[in-house]
Amino acid sequence: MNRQDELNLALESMHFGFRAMIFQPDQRLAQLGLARIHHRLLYFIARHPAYSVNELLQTMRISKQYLHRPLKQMVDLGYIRQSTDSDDRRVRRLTLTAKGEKLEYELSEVQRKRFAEIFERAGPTAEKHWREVMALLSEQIEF
Amino acid sequence: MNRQDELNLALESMHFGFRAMIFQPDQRLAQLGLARIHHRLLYFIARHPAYSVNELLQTMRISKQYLHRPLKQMVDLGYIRQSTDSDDRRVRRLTLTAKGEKLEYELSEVQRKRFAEIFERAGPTAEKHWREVMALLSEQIEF
DNA sequence: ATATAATGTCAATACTATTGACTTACTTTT
DNA sequence: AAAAGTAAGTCAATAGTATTGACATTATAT
Repeated sequence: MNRQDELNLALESMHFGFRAMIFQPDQRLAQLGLARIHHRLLYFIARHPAYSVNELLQTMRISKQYLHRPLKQMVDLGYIRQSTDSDDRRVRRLTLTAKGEKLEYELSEVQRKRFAEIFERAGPTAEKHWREVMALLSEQIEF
Repeated sequence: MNRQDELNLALESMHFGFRAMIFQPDQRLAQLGLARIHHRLLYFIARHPAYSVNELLQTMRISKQYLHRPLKQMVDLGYIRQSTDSDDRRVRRLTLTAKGEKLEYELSEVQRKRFAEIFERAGPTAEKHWREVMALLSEQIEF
Protein backbone atom coordinates (compact mmCIF):
# COMPACT_ATOMS: atom_id res chain seq x y z
CA MET A 1 0.00 0.00 0.00
CA ASN A 2 1.41 3.37 -0.99
CA ARG A 3 1.34 6.53 1.09
CA GLN A 4 -1.72 7.94 -0.64
CA ASP A 5 -3.73 4.81 0.11
CA GLU A 6 -2.63 4.97 3.74
CA LEU A 7 -3.77 8.57 4.00
CA ASN A 8 -7.07 7.70 2.34
CA LEU A 9 -7.60 5.04 4.97
CA ALA A 10 -7.06 7.68 7.63
CA LEU A 11 -9.76 9.86 6.04
CA GLU A 12 -12.19 6.97 5.92
CA SER A 13 -11.56 5.96 9.49
CA MET A 14 -12.38 9.50 10.60
CA HIS A 15 -15.58 9.45 8.62
CA PHE A 16 -16.79 6.04 9.77
CA GLY A 17 -15.39 6.48 13.27
CA PHE A 18 -17.40 9.63 13.73
CA ARG A 19 -20.54 7.93 12.45
CA ALA A 20 -20.06 4.96 14.77
CA MET A 21 -19.62 7.32 17.72
CA ILE A 22 -22.90 9.15 17.21
CA PHE A 23 -24.98 6.17 16.15
CA GLN A 24 -26.28 4.97 19.50
CA PRO A 25 -26.95 8.38 21.09
CA ASP A 26 -28.76 9.47 17.91
CA GLN A 27 -31.09 6.50 18.20
CA ARG A 28 -31.87 7.22 21.85
CA LEU A 29 -32.40 10.91 21.07
CA ALA A 30 -34.85 10.03 18.30
CA GLN A 31 -36.92 8.05 20.83
CA LEU A 32 -37.18 11.23 22.89
CA GLY A 33 -38.02 13.42 19.89
CA LEU A 34 -34.64 15.12 20.23
CA ALA A 35 -31.58 15.30 18.02
CA ARG A 36 -27.80 15.43 18.16
CA ILE A 37 -27.70 19.17 18.72
CA HIS A 38 -29.67 18.72 21.95
CA HIS A 39 -27.08 16.23 23.17
CA ARG A 40 -24.26 18.64 22.32
CA LEU A 41 -26.02 21.38 24.28
CA LEU A 42 -26.36 19.12 27.30
CA TYR A 43 -22.76 17.99 26.93
CA PHE A 44 -21.19 21.44 26.81
CA ILE A 45 -23.35 22.87 29.57
CA ALA A 46 -22.50 19.84 31.72
CA ARG A 47 -18.77 20.56 31.21
CA HIS A 48 -19.21 24.29 31.90
CA PRO A 49 -21.95 24.91 34.43
CA ALA A 50 -23.31 28.48 34.63
CA TYR A 51 -22.03 29.20 31.13
CA SER A 52 -23.48 32.28 29.44
CA VAL A 53 -25.18 32.00 26.05
CA ASN A 54 -22.24 33.77 24.42
CA GLU A 55 -19.68 31.48 26.02
CA LEU A 56 -21.68 28.46 24.90
CA LEU A 57 -21.85 29.85 21.37
CA GLN A 58 -18.09 30.28 21.23
CA THR A 59 -17.33 26.87 22.68
CA MET A 60 -19.74 25.08 20.38
CA ARG A 61 -18.76 27.22 17.39
CA ILE A 62 -22.28 27.53 16.08
CA SER A 63 -24.41 30.58 15.28
CA LYS A 64 -26.71 32.27 17.76
CA GLN A 65 -29.68 31.70 15.49
CA TYR A 66 -29.02 27.97 15.32
CA LEU A 67 -28.57 27.68 19.06
CA HIS A 68 -31.81 29.45 19.76
CA ARG A 69 -34.40 26.83 18.88
CA PRO A 70 -32.85 23.73 20.51
CA LEU A 71 -31.88 25.75 23.60
CA LYS A 72 -35.42 27.04 24.01
CA GLN A 73 -36.75 23.50 23.60
CA MET A 74 -34.43 22.14 26.27
CA VAL A 75 -35.39 24.92 28.67
CA ASP A 76 -39.10 24.34 27.96
CA LEU A 77 -38.69 20.58 28.43
CA GLY A 78 -36.94 21.11 31.77
CA TYR A 79 -33.49 19.82 30.82
CA ILE A 80 -31.73 23.19 31.12
CA ARG A 81 -32.24 25.97 33.68
CA GLN A 82 -31.70 29.62 32.78
CA SER A 83 -30.92 32.13 35.47
CA THR A 84 -29.97 35.77 35.35
CA ASP A 85 -26.40 36.67 36.22
CA SER A 86 -26.26 38.60 39.51
CA ASP A 87 -23.60 41.07 38.32
CA ASP A 88 -24.85 41.70 34.78
CA ARG A 89 -28.55 41.15 34.40
CA ARG A 90 -28.24 40.94 30.60
CA VAL A 91 -26.38 37.66 30.93
CA ARG A 92 -28.22 34.32 31.24
CA ARG A 93 -26.45 31.56 33.09
CA LEU A 94 -27.18 28.07 31.77
CA THR A 95 -27.13 25.00 34.01
CA LEU A 96 -28.48 21.47 33.68
CA THR A 97 -31.44 20.46 35.80
CA ALA A 98 -31.42 17.05 37.50
CA LYS A 99 -33.38 15.77 34.50
CA GLY A 100 -30.81 17.31 32.16
CA GLU A 101 -27.89 15.83 34.08
CA LYS A 102 -29.47 12.41 33.92
CA LEU A 103 -30.00 12.54 30.16
CA GLU A 104 -26.56 14.00 29.53
CA TYR A 105 -25.01 11.19 31.51
CA GLU A 106 -27.05 8.53 29.76
CA LEU A 107 -26.16 9.78 26.28
CA SER A 108 -22.49 10.58 26.84
CA GLU A 109 -21.82 7.49 28.92
CA VAL A 110 -22.52 5.25 25.93
CA GLN A 111 -19.80 7.09 24.04
CA ARG A 112 -17.36 7.18 26.95
CA LYS A 113 -17.82 3.45 27.54
CA ARG A 114 -17.07 2.74 23.90
CA PHE A 115 -13.89 4.80 24.09
CA ALA A 116 -12.93 3.24 27.42
CA GLU A 117 -13.25 -0.24 25.93
CA ILE A 118 -11.30 0.71 22.83
CA PHE A 119 -8.52 2.29 24.87
CA GLU A 120 -8.37 -0.80 27.05
CA ARG A 121 -8.02 -2.99 24.00
CA ALA A 122 -5.43 -0.72 22.38
CA GLY A 123 -3.39 -0.06 25.51
CA PRO A 124 -2.25 3.14 27.27
CA THR A 125 0.52 4.04 24.81
CA ALA A 126 -1.85 3.78 21.87
CA GLU A 127 -4.31 5.93 23.77
CA LYS A 128 -1.67 8.58 24.44
CA HIS A 129 -0.63 8.64 20.80
CA TRP A 130 -4.19 8.72 19.56
CA ARG A 131 -4.79 11.75 21.78
CA GLU A 132 -1.69 13.47 20.41
CA VAL A 133 -2.79 13.03 16.82
CA MET A 134 -6.37 14.06 17.59
CA ALA A 135 -5.16 17.19 19.37
CA LEU A 136 -3.21 18.21 16.27
CA LEU A 137 -6.20 17.44 14.08
CA SER A 138 -8.53 19.52 16.25
CA GLU A 139 -6.36 22.61 16.04
CA GLN A 140 -8.36 25.34 14.44
CA ILE A 141 -7.26 26.20 10.94
CA GLU A 142 -8.95 29.52 10.59
CA PHE A 143 -12.64 30.01 11.50
CA MET B 1 -7.98 15.04 35.62
CA ASN B 2 -10.12 11.99 36.30
CA ARG B 3 -10.94 9.24 33.82
CA GLN B 4 -14.33 10.67 32.91
CA ASP B 5 -12.77 14.02 31.97
CA GLU B 6 -10.17 12.22 29.86
CA LEU B 7 -12.88 10.32 28.02
CA ASN B 8 -14.85 13.53 27.52
CA LEU B 9 -11.78 15.08 25.93
CA ALA B 10 -11.64 12.13 23.54
CA LEU B 11 -15.26 12.76 22.53
CA GLU B 12 -14.57 16.44 21.93
CA SER B 13 -11.47 15.80 19.88
CA MET B 14 -13.48 13.51 17.61
CA HIS B 15 -16.14 16.15 17.20
CA PHE B 16 -13.79 19.05 16.50
CA GLY B 17 -11.31 16.90 14.60
CA PHE B 18 -14.02 15.82 12.22
CA ARG B 19 -15.13 19.41 11.72
CA ALA B 20 -11.58 20.59 11.07
CA MET B 21 -11.11 17.85 8.49
CA ILE B 22 -14.14 18.81 6.41
CA PHE B 23 -13.82 22.58 6.74
CA GLN B 24 -11.60 23.38 3.75
CA PRO B 25 -13.17 20.94 1.25
CA ASP B 26 -16.62 22.21 2.25
CA GLN B 27 -15.58 25.76 1.41
CA ARG B 28 -14.22 24.76 -1.97
CA LEU B 29 -17.32 22.70 -2.71
CA ALA B 30 -19.54 25.66 -1.88
CA GLN B 31 -17.71 27.72 -4.50
CA LEU B 32 -18.65 25.07 -7.05
CA GLY B 33 -22.26 24.87 -5.88
CA LEU B 34 -21.60 21.38 -4.54
CA ALA B 35 -21.65 19.85 -1.09
CA ARG B 36 -19.89 17.27 1.04
CA ILE B 37 -21.93 14.39 -0.33
CA HIS B 38 -20.61 15.13 -3.81
CA HIS B 39 -17.07 14.88 -2.48
CA ARG B 40 -17.86 11.57 -0.80
CA LEU B 41 -19.27 10.25 -4.06
CA LEU B 42 -16.13 11.24 -5.92
CA TYR B 43 -13.97 9.81 -3.17
CA PHE B 44 -15.57 6.38 -3.06
CA ILE B 45 -15.83 6.01 -6.83
CA ALA B 46 -12.17 7.03 -7.11
CA ARG B 47 -11.24 4.23 -4.67
CA HIS B 48 -13.45 1.68 -6.42
CA PRO B 49 -13.58 2.32 -10.18
CA ALA B 50 -16.42 0.63 -12.06
CA TYR B 51 -18.42 0.23 -8.87
CA SER B 52 -22.10 -0.53 -9.30
CA VAL B 53 -24.75 1.69 -7.72
CA ASN B 54 -25.53 -1.04 -5.21
CA GLU B 55 -21.90 -1.52 -4.23
CA LEU B 56 -21.51 2.23 -3.79
CA LEU B 57 -24.61 2.33 -1.62
CA GLN B 58 -23.25 -0.40 0.64
CA THR B 59 -19.81 1.13 0.93
CA MET B 60 -21.14 4.60 1.68
CA ARG B 61 -23.88 3.25 3.93
CA ILE B 62 -26.51 5.66 2.68
CA SER B 63 -29.95 5.11 1.17
CA LYS B 64 -30.61 4.72 -2.54
CA GLN B 65 -32.96 7.68 -2.46
CA TYR B 66 -30.35 9.94 -0.93
CA LEU B 67 -27.69 8.84 -3.39
CA HIS B 68 -29.92 9.49 -6.37
CA ARG B 69 -29.93 13.29 -6.53
CA PRO B 70 -26.23 14.03 -6.00
CA LEU B 71 -25.22 11.13 -8.26
CA LYS B 72 -27.45 12.41 -11.04
CA GLN B 73 -26.00 15.90 -10.59
CA MET B 74 -22.44 14.62 -10.84
CA VAL B 75 -23.25 12.62 -13.96
CA ASP B 76 -25.01 15.64 -15.51
CA LEU B 77 -22.10 17.91 -14.62
CA GLY B 78 -19.64 15.49 -16.20
CA TYR B 79 -17.77 14.41 -13.07
CA ILE B 80 -18.96 10.80 -13.13
CA ARG B 81 -19.48 8.48 -16.09
CA GLN B 82 -22.15 5.79 -16.05
CA SER B 83 -21.84 2.76 -18.28
CA THR B 84 -23.82 -0.42 -18.58
CA ASP B 85 -22.25 -3.62 -17.33
CA SER B 86 -21.50 -5.97 -20.22
CA ASP B 87 -22.58 -9.12 -18.36
CA ASP B 88 -25.69 -7.78 -16.61
CA ARG B 89 -27.27 -4.89 -18.43
CA ARG B 90 -29.29 -3.91 -15.34
CA VAL B 91 -26.07 -2.88 -13.59
CA ARG B 92 -24.56 0.59 -14.06
CA ARG B 93 -20.81 0.90 -13.64
CA LEU B 94 -19.66 4.22 -12.17
CA THR B 95 -16.29 5.75 -12.99
CA LEU B 96 -14.81 9.21 -12.63
CA THR B 97 -14.24 11.28 -15.74
CA ALA B 98 -10.99 13.22 -16.08
CA LYS B 99 -12.86 16.24 -14.67
CA GLY B 100 -14.09 14.11 -11.76
CA GLU B 101 -10.63 12.73 -11.05
CA LYS B 102 -9.21 16.23 -10.99
CA LEU B 103 -11.80 17.52 -8.51
CA GLU B 104 -11.55 14.41 -6.35
CA TYR B 105 -7.82 14.87 -6.16
CA GLU B 106 -8.08 18.56 -5.35
CA LEU B 107 -10.59 18.04 -2.54
CA SER B 108 -9.08 14.94 -0.96
CA GLU B 109 -5.50 16.13 -1.30
CA VAL B 110 -6.18 19.01 1.14
CA GLN B 111 -7.25 16.44 3.70
CA ARG B 112 -4.44 14.01 2.97
CA LYS B 113 -1.88 16.79 3.23
CA ARG B 114 -3.23 17.78 6.61
CA PHE B 115 -2.99 14.21 7.83
CA ALA B 116 0.47 13.80 6.32
CA GLU B 117 1.67 16.90 8.19
CA ILE B 118 0.09 15.79 11.43
CA PHE B 119 1.58 12.31 11.16
CA GLU B 120 4.96 13.83 10.42
CA ARG B 121 4.72 15.98 13.52
CA ALA B 122 3.47 13.12 15.69
CA GLY B 123 5.87 10.48 14.40
CA PRO B 124 5.38 6.99 12.89
CA THR B 125 4.62 5.20 16.16
CA ALA B 126 1.91 7.72 17.02
CA GLU B 127 0.49 7.29 13.53
CA LYS B 128 0.44 3.52 13.90
CA HIS B 129 -1.32 3.75 17.26
CA TRP B 130 -3.77 6.34 16.02
CA ARG B 131 -4.70 4.00 13.18
CA GLU B 132 -5.21 1.12 15.60
CA VAL B 133 -7.59 3.10 17.76
CA MET B 134 -9.46 4.49 14.75
CA ALA B 135 -9.85 1.01 13.31
CA LEU B 136 -11.48 -0.14 16.54
CA LEU B 137 -13.68 2.93 16.58
CA SER B 138 -14.82 2.38 13.00
CA GLU B 139 -15.96 -1.17 13.66
CA GLN B 140 -19.63 -1.42 12.93
CA ILE B 141 -21.77 -1.79 16.02
CA GLU B 142 -24.95 -3.01 14.43
CA PHE B 143 -26.48 -1.22 11.41
C1' DA C 1 -29.65 60.57 26.67
C1' DT C 2 -27.12 57.66 23.86
C1' DA C 3 -24.25 54.07 22.55
C1' DT C 4 -22.99 49.41 23.32
C1' DA C 5 -23.63 44.57 24.64
C1' DA C 6 -26.24 40.18 25.56
C1' DT C 7 -29.90 37.87 24.30
C1' DG C 8 -34.17 36.62 21.80
C1' DT C 9 -36.81 35.83 17.68
C1' DC C 10 -38.54 35.26 12.83
C1' DA C 11 -37.64 34.23 8.12
C1' DA C 12 -35.15 32.47 4.38
C1' DT C 13 -31.93 29.30 2.48
C1' DA C 14 -29.33 25.06 1.71
C1' DC C 15 -27.39 20.66 2.94
C1' DT C 16 -27.82 15.85 5.21
C1' DA C 17 -30.35 11.83 5.32
C1' DT C 18 -34.24 8.93 5.88
C1' DT C 19 -38.57 6.13 4.48
C1' DG C 20 -42.49 5.12 1.43
C1' DA C 21 -44.25 4.26 -2.87
C1' DC C 22 -43.90 3.32 -7.33
C1' DT C 23 -41.80 2.53 -12.09
C1' DT C 24 -38.69 0.75 -15.62
C1' DA C 25 -35.42 -2.37 -17.37
C1' DC C 26 -33.45 -6.55 -17.34
C1' DT C 27 -32.39 -11.42 -15.66
C1' DT C 28 -33.63 -15.73 -13.68
C1' DT C 29 -36.77 -19.30 -12.62
C1' DT C 30 -40.51 -22.19 -13.50
C1' DA D 1 -43.51 -17.74 -22.50
C1' DA D 2 -45.08 -16.16 -18.00
C1' DA D 3 -43.87 -15.08 -13.42
C1' DA D 4 -40.74 -13.75 -10.04
C1' DG D 5 -36.84 -11.38 -8.69
C1' DT D 6 -33.11 -7.82 -8.95
C1' DA D 7 -30.85 -3.23 -10.17
C1' DA D 8 -31.72 1.11 -10.76
C1' DG D 9 -34.44 5.46 -11.21
C1' DT D 10 -37.73 8.78 -9.47
C1' DC D 11 -41.05 11.64 -6.73
C1' DA D 12 -42.74 13.07 -2.35
C1' DA D 13 -42.68 13.68 2.44
C1' DT D 14 -40.28 14.33 6.65
C1' DA D 15 -36.73 15.80 9.89
C1' DG D 16 -32.26 17.39 11.35
C1' DT D 17 -27.94 20.45 10.57
C1' DA D 18 -26.41 24.94 10.04
C1' DT D 19 -26.05 29.37 8.05
C1' DT D 20 -27.11 34.58 7.33
C1' DG D 21 -30.08 38.70 7.57
C1' DA D 22 -32.94 41.58 10.01
C1' DC D 23 -34.78 43.34 13.85
C1' DA D 24 -36.40 43.69 18.86
C1' DT D 25 -35.73 43.72 23.85
C1' DT D 26 -33.30 44.42 27.93
C1' DA D 27 -29.64 46.07 30.56
C1' DT D 28 -25.06 48.35 31.16
C1' DA D 29 -21.73 51.95 30.34
C1' DT D 30 -20.49 56.53 28.86
